[in-house]
Amino acid sequence: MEKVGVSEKKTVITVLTEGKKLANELKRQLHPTKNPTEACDVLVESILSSYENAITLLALIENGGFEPSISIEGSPRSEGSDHNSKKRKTMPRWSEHVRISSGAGGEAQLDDGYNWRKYGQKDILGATHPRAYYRCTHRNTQGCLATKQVQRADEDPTVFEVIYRGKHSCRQERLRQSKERKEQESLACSTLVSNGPSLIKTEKRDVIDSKDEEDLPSFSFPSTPIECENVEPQFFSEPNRFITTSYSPSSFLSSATSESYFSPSPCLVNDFGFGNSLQSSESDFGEIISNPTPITDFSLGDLDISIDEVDFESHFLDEFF
DNA sequence: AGTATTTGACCGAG
DNA sequence: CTCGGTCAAATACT
Repeated sequence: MEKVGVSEKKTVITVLTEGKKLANELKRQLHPTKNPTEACDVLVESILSSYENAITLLALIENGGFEPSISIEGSPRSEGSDHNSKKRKTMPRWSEHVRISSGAGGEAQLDDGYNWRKYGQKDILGATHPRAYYRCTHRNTQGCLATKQVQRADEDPTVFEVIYRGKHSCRQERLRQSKERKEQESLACSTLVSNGPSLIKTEKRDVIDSKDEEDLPSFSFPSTPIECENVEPQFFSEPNRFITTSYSPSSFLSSATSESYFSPSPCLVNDFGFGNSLQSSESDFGEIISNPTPITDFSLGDLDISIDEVDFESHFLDEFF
């Protein structure tokens, strides 16, 4: 395992960024005019995700920041924490407000389709309810860096604010995404429209932190929340959702000086609902349980794609770590 | 047995 | 110093 020169890594970042730009262009060409085939859509998303993962990892290395928790035994705390804080700053963040009405069964269903593992909880100053910290279950096995924070709103106990950080790069979740995407399209008509579901998601999406130069060329950072209109079509297949997007570029403008990396495209990790693992850590909504809606099985043509990505990832990791 | 959660300690940022 | 985020040992769960 040789060391990779700094300039080489920069070159790789540049190349990958360019490739990502092209893939985005392809995406734009495909979707507005006609309905591209599902496979094409998924393919493009996968390409973009691959680029983002690679760029993110390289950028973290470039900053001296990536600590692969994969198969690491006794990494000293003093080092790890430092890296993690650096990493945190560069991660895209966005939040959602999720409203739950404990319905007929007194049981609210919360599930965003991802496997989260709780790793901490803190009392937050000025907030009546503690904040819970979750990371992706596949962090150690697949190096997935996605995390989220969940905190109950002070006033309205039925509203939770969920702050997401980082995109899921784990294979399992990507499969789940494409599955759910299809599922939603069918379920949106049947379930959501007619019947009052036990889970009312008044969902708001704020991109707190992001860097997005090339994905949306005509897009300049607005200072006020805007409708998410030029991003992803599948957002609009969910009629009961209220989604707002806002960018606050300040944090990365100060920190990410040279390389461009990580365009968030938060829609890729579309449909974060709510934490499935939110179970009575602290009494409040103890009955909030994961209950992933059973899904009719679609045969997935994108399976191979995701697997390829995993191969790519492991090779990548082998190469650099 | 393995896996997930709890919870106080630890650490960096401000 | 305080505060927010994370770690990790102990504990609970399956």
